[in-house]
Amino acid sequence: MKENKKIPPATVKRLPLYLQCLDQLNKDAIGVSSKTLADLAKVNDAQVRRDLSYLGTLGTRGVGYDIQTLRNQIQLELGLVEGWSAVIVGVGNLGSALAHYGGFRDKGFGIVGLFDSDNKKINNQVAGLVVKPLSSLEEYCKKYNVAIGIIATPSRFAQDVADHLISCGVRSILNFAPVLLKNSPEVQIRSVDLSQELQILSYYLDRPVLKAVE
Amino acid sequence: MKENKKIPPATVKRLPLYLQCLDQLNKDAIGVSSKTLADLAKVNDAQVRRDLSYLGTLGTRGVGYDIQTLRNQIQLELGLVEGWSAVIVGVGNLGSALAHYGGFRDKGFGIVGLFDSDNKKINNQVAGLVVKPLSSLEEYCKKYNVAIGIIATPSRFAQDVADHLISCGVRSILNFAPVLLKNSPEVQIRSVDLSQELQILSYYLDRPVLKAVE
DNA sequence: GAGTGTGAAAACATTCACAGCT
DNA sequence: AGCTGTGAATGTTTTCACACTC
Repeated sequence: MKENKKIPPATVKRLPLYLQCLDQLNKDAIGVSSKTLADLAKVNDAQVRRDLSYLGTLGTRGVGYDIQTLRNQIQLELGLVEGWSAVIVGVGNLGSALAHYGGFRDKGFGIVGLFDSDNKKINNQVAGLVVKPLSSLEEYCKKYNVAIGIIATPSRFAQDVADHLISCGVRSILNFAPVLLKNSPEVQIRSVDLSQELQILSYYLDRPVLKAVE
Repeated sequence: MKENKKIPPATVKRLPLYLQCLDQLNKDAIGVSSKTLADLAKVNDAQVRRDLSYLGTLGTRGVGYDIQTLRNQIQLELGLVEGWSAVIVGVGNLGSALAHYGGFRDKGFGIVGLFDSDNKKINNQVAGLVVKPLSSLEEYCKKYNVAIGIIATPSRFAQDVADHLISCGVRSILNFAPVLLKNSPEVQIRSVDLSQELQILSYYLDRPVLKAVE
């Protein structure tokens, strides 16, 4: 029943993008062609077809793809229907931004807890949640079976927080602190460094028209 | 004098990472080997040597790389020594987080203005800057020769803001709104979608040890 | 006719393995 | 002996181009 072939990393990275393209489509459209999707996502149309073919035979020759089917299959494949729980550690500006960010809930992630080490922030309400001390992290992780930890603390705390999350059984971490976390193979760590993005932009800045890295 | 060979996109994406690794090195270390850097960056050591070889012949056989030389060359290549000016549009939680984020200044970017359309925010002081109305965007862009616009507004405003920035002569945009911006070839747009990162993590979540995409 | 799915080709990226320098 | 720089091998990703289906 379930497709068991491994999806290439390059394709996995584009699936969320396709999902976003689908959202941006006319609300009452039913079908979409690889060309239309490709233009929105700014990739080649053969790319779109190849990527989607990893999810099974979803299209209809001569017609295109059914939008709803496509959305469902991508969500299924990415594991967005499992309803993963996540916690955010660090409730500064960035943590608050993430807590308010509707995109997480829309995509099936439930933020079930906000944590901070600063006593002044504890018990504050942010985005409908009460900020808790780190000492209650373990209890939350067990209670809600938290799968994902989001780190939005200052750099110097990030490694300790990561270790703490891992010790609470969290096996997946999204790190926004600009620091390299030590990682063991059984824990997935993705880091987003906001200034690295700017540095990459910078390389393409002075030069004439150059294809950007995605 | 200047190396004119084009650097592969995959390498450009790793250069900021190497820069970060260098920062994380022992302060009084002078030299570093490709193996040490590779371990920090979690890549293959041949990868490091190949990447660095695009910047010229920087190492010494049998010895390694001089840290200071390496740092200088990477910064030069990425264009981090040009002192680009940037503005942030949208001073909500995310915009404030970005404004406070020291990493930009450290890496050579100067945030010269914060803009918002919300009258309640205008004239607020954030990270040492006064929030200005969008009507003064053009004046700032001319005055400071702004090269980069950072968009941290809600999605529905992002396209208008992008158009506005472009009309002010900004040719490079870093977009944090989860929306696909129309782009003309003469403008570089990089989008960071915080929820897309989480979705990619999600794919690797249920499965056993799998190599993550970088 | 329109648009998918996919072999085959081309382009790109990574890794091996080793000659060559210090 | 130690470590770089790089040809050659391998692996991955993208793109072409067309048989095939609706």
